[in-house]
Formats: sequence, structure tokens, C-alpha cells
Amino acid sequence: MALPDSVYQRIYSTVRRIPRGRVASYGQIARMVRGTTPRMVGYAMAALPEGSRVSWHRVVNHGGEVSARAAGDGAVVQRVLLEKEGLVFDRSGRLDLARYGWKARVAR
DNA sequence: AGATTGACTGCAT
DNA sequence: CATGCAGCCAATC
Repeated sequence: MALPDSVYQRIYSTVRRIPRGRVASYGQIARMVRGTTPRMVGYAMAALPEGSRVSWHRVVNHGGEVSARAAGDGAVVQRVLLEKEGLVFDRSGRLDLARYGWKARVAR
């Protein structure tokens, strides 16, 4: 991220606001951050440097399932992190978005 | 500078 | 439910 207000920076800021125990979809983030797309969100996550405070594990795909990533076992780690926050995956490995979906600044 | 790729989504078949 | 295709846009080669 070269510029302080780059698209990536906005994506990271938004992702950081996801409360514990909630998840948001790539599409959801993309709609909150004007000028970006779900693909950009995923790409931003992939480019995310280690050690960042961004709660990337709270970002799942549109079906409430952890997306496969280009490298390694991150998906498993992500799922464990979410379970530790109290979220429950169904037998298909999906989350109940109606329940865990993040309602951005909207009074439930 | 042009082509390729990617942690996505939605609609059509 | 499986496949295919299009849209979207930055990073990389």
C-alpha cells in the first residue's frame, strides 16, 4: 500500500471493524468500500502482510464458507480462529450468515 | 503497454 | 447441484 487512502487501506480498515464473533463476505466489504470489487477484497487479503492487525479470518465467501486460498493451509487456521470466537460451522463447513453476518452500522 | 491472474458473485444453462 | 460466462479492478510479469 503506497498511498494512505489506497483501496487496500480502505479494505483493511473496514475488515478491522468487523466485531468479534461476526463475519462479513467479500462482496459485503466490496459494497461498503466504494470503488472496489469482491476480487479486490480477496486480492487485498492475499497481499496482506503477516503481523497485521486485520482480522482477515472474519472474511468469508458469499455462502458463509471459508474460501480456499492460493497457498497452503490458511483455510484451516481461519476456521479454527472463528470457532474459537464461538462461531459454529454446520456439517457442510458453513456459517449461518443470518446469525453471524456482520450488519455494518445497522441496528440489527 | 498488453496479457494474465486472483481469498468473489450472480445469473444462465 | 455442477458448469460456464461475464463483470469488476489492482498487482505482476
